[in-house]
Amino acid sequence: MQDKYTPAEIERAAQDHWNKTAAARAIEDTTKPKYYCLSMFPYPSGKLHMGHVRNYTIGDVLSRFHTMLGYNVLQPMGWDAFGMPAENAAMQNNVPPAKWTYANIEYMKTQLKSLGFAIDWERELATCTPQYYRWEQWLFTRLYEKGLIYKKLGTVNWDPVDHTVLANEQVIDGRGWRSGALVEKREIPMYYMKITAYAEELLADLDKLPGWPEQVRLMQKNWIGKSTGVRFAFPYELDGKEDKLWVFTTRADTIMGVTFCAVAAEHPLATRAAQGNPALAAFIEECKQGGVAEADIATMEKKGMPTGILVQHPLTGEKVEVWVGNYVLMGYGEGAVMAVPAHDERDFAFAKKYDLAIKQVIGVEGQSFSLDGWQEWYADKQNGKCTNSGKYDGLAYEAAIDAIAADLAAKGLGEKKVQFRLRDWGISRQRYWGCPVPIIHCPTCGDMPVPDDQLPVVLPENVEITGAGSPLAKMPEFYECSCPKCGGQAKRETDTMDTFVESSWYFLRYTCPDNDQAMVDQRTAYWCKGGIDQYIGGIEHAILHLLYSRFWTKLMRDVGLIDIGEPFANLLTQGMVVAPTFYRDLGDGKKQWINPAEVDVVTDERGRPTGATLIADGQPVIIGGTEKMSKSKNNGVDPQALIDQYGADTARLFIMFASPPDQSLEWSDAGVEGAFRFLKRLWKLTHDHVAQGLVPAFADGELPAALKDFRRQLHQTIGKVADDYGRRKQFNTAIAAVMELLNAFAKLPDDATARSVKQEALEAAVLMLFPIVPHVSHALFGELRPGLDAGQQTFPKADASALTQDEIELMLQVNGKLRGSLKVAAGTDKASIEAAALASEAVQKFMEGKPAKKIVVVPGRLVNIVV
RNA sequence: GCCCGGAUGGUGAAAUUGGUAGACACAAGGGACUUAAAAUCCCUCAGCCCAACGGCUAUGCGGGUUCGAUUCCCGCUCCGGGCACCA
Repeated sequence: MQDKYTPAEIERAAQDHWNKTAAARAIEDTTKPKYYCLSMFPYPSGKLHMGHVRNYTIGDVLSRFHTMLGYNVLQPMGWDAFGMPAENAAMQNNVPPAKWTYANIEYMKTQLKSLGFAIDWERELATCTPQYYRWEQWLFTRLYEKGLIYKKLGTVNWDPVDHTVLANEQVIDGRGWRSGALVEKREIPMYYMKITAYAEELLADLDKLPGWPEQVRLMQKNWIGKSTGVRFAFPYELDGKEDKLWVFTTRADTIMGVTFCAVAAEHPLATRAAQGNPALAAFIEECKQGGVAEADIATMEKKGMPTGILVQHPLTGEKVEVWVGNYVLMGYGEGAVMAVPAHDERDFAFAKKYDLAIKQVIGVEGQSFSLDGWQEWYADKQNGKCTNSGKYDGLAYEAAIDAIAADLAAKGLGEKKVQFRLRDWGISRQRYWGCPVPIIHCPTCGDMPVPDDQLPVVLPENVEITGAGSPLAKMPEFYECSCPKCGGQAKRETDTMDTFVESSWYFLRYTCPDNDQAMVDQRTAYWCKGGIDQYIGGIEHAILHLLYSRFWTKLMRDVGLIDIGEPFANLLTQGMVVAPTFYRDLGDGKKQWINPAEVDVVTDERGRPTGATLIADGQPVIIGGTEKMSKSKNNGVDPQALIDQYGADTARLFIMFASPPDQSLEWSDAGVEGAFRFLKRLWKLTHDHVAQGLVPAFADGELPAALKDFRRQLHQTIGKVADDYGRRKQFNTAIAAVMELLNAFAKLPDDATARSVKQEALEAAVLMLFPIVPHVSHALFGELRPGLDAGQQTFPKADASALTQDEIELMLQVNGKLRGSLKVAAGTDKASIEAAALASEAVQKFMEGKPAKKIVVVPGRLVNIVV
């Protein structure tokens, strides 16, 4: 055995061995329990970043651990290959998106391979290949025929200078990121998936996911946002015609306090009122400025203008004025809201600003109402009662809503209604690098889904990207076609699909990537039975990706393709790897983001950053926030330098040791040295043992006290590591436990009995570490047990007989403060413990002669004496 | 703005069900080995007070429940994630 730890050499040898033996190949086998371990596939942005290393190391640890437990493990990998960055790169570097994407895939694949993950590469897929997206198009046509995909107007960010639709990310402070022009909202026809038809099931099934973090289930629940309220109407007469203004409220108990209504700028009443009212028309135009992102709309200044249109209060008949409000969204609910300034914060601010009436209709006894502030008294559903509300006075929340809803229903002006916050999923994108929407527009027959025998609609790959609209719309050879029904001249849809569509079902396709006859097959049923056993990915996907995947799984079930309703049985949401951001202002709100690796940070004596300079030119750069590593903020750290210098095992060990997986990790490479040192130490301990000759591992017999204690620690460690890997999924403490074990190991003597225990300990330690640092473990196990393959071993089992303990140490407290400790024989009864505790010197001293009022004995832990 | 998290030594963190706060590491300081350096090994290492024994304080801030709170409850502050076209 060589005496030096040489990671490059041993990692190459181990990977060669695994390749030769096809160790990671997953074959369906009904004689073993299956374990499908899935990590979120990467977007091929160019290089791996630390978040990838973290994600895939967690997946690999769980995969290898379950292999050692006897499971038939599938760990696949693929590429979320469609998306915007490829188009941006195309514009910047004049390279076609396909070429850029495939080159990135090739490079990142070599990086992944160098990390030694037990991935079955035979199942690799990329979503930008027709072999993949043809099935997505095929399912699209089925769903379209079922009415689960439909067309309606949707609002997008429009850049009036570049004449293109912008993603929310491309709108910065209300301006287009390239042109700098003020962005406008524009309504265009788009295809929508009817996710709201599944709202009830998506909500209810959250309770069937005990393997998901509570946090994620709660976020999804709130996102779906089921609420019961009242949909009702304000009747009005305009241009000689009677009509109704519909609104929805969860606060029907405050309906008597309505002093005005507000409608969206795009609402028909607003449009009508703007005729002959240039000021209002101008305001409506102003409302169209800015992006569509909810965060922007919710934080912007609330503005409004009266329409002059009066509607009738449905219960009192009083006239209520309709305003246009920039905070009311057309795409949400009815596009109109009632306003009760006395009991709603936003309505109150609006009423104060425009000097509108405020009418208190909820009161709490003993508290007075003031026009200086709004009162959330409804939250007090016990004591908040209707007041100034005529016949409803004195009614509490629920009774008031029931009475009011009944009266509205009697007048035919409203009813109770369940409403969801969840909106249908708009999947049309006016972009090139995506899966073409398989629709043909025929002037005679209308929108026709592309027939099966014409699928896939292949995305042409040699295009020029200009940034102004989709290249597909300028390619007659793409869009010119004939109607599948009447054969007449027709036009192919040039929009592509949201890339979330591809990522909503890729995990099913891993089971049968080679099937060119069907989307899924019986292998899908094998691997996905009961759901994917473990899914691992960033917490930032807690809502959108995970909700869409759940939705698609239900769609595919209802089309009869699969028989599961939930895709992921267990979910581990890893915390983000975050890093500081640095930038320079280029003016016009544009920023040049600079990678942390190119920056020198100056800190004060307390370690706080005071400034930063670009290494290349020595000039200052601005320190931004600490954010998730991303392409757009250029704050990703390339793990390659780490791998090159220390090897894959050190990189894997370090990132798993740095913090528990669900916690966010602020990147710093301080501490890498320590991980490397540990592996060197493990190597040396093994080398020194092997150099003295191998011995059979200790099996049973009597041991001196020191060795008995060590052996107890060994088997406690085995139990803890297995629990940390399997149940807790907390790898940093598993590593710490093995480190402690080896610290104790290093102090053991070298006699024959000790050496047999050392053999046992080293074999176990190396196997316990195998899931995290497989290369070095492979090499070391081969030395400890010549001819055996570490990857074929079962995980060590704790020996119960080694765990018994004769003496237990109890902590002694007086009034909850630690005052000493007490050693007692295992199994000592409570009374004896109490007596021994009271007799102890430390306790006597702090009782100061006062009698014990109470004695609390926590078995195996402590004694607390209250005086 | 709304929804979800987080905050513990100089640093990353541990404390699994309310029971020894700071395991395991990093950095730092001291020592051994060495001509020297690197590597390695050993020691110290939350703060304050004390010659020492020991004591007091301390888990973002302010309250509460409890014999006992990093852990549970209420109210804040700051930081991060998501907000439907970044993925």
